[in-house]
Amino acid sequence: MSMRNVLQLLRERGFVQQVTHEEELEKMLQSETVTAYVGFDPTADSLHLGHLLPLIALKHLQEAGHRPIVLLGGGTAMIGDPTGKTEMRKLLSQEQIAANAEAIRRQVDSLLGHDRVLVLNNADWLLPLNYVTFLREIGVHFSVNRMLTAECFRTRWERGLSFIEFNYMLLQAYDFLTLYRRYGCRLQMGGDDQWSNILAGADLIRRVEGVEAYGLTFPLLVTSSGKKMGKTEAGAVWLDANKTSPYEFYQYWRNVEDSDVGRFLALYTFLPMEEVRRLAALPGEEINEAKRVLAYEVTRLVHGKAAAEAARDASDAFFGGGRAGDGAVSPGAGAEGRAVKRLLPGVPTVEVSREELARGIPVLDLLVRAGLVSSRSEGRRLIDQRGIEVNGERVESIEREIGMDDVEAGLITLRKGKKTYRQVVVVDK
RNA sequence: GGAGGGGUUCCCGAGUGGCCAAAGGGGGCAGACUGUAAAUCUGCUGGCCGUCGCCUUCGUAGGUUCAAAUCCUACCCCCUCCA
Repeated sequence: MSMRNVLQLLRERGFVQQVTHEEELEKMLQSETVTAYVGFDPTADSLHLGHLLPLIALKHLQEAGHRPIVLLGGGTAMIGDPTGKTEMRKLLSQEQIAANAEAIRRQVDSLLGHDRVLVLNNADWLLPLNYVTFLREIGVHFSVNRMLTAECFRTRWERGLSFIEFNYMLLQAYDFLTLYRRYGCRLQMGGDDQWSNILAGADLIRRVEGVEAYGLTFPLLVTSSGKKMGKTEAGAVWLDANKTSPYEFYQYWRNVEDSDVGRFLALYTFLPMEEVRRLAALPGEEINEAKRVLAYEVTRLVHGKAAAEAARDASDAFFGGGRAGDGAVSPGAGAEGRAVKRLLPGVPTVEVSREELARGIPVLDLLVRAGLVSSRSEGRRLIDQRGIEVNGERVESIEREIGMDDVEAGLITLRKGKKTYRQVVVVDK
């Protein structure tokens, strides 16, 4: 791999929000193997979309010949990062954190592989720290006055900031220092909200080691309509297939707003920029082709080729694919009301026994069992509002019973609104 | 530690004895229009129920009352000012 200009590449693809010492960093990236890190606090047992961007940035660095470090914050998660939060998060137990870190480590492994990658856990050096020693060695270098002016504590002025959280910045700075000392790491990247924390680390390295360290932040992504990237009504979009199925994951990307497609293709796929620009420029309805590529590519990155293809097939089967020939979109190709007569992998499924069906199951019961509605009342409302379909036919009455007559090729397709599907599989037992 | 203000349904926020499952807004869901987009318009938005209706909810626990989110008591938590 050549040391081509990665910083340039990252800039072109939209990764760069702020950088320290731009020219120097650029020079360094072109002349030597740079060790760079991003950190994730294991506050959940899976990464979500918000973590994907830093990982992809690391992958670009890796491909350019540099050495990525993913730092799992097993130690910092014990404290809780106050940045951007309105109030203090409840503290997790050490066991919980360790288990989360393990799960996340596996995800990182599958994304970055093992080529020159280091996955570390700051619990290793943070937990054994001695308070007084730490204060004397690290604490002396921090000015409270200056910390108070840091943007990252601003949001907490109103509701108050506890002392434990106030220390988070020191620990993160200490991480950077430790990674420099042990691995020669001189670049830390992170979301733009991490800017002050990153600077604190770079400053610390300069003071203590007399060496310049660098920081780079990514833009905090919001969709064109201002929603936080990777959040849906239902919560975060997870990378864990058990928490967000590959099909749902694919759908998330397939449904981005027109105006976001280009930006996301550049950030979340590895397609060459000419291709990104071409796709993003597709006029009108044809933009759907670009969304299809986006969804497929990101799903493949996270869940692998097979899962991505399955998700795409399922999506095409439900919605008609939306294209004809080489990229052109056939008008009216949507499969509104179409019943899909084969089991689509990745689509959430429920099993129902043959006997039960023979007896007949009230729609409401089936909807609840399929997890399509969270309560029977919700089901009633939806049916009243003509939002439920069984095998492509609108359910007109809440009295409707589902029986063997509704089974086609061993399954029943339930649909809520336009986009939410469940498949019911008939089983003998 | 002292003084004052406050905790309402997913969020913000009205409500100060019955007309309150609780105004309004946001968000969300559904429908129409579309391109599985955006914008717009309409409806819905605690649970159970075919209807009547029933049950649970207004920081927590008790109490007063025919009747409480609304009154009383204690407790917990938050904010502001003072120390």
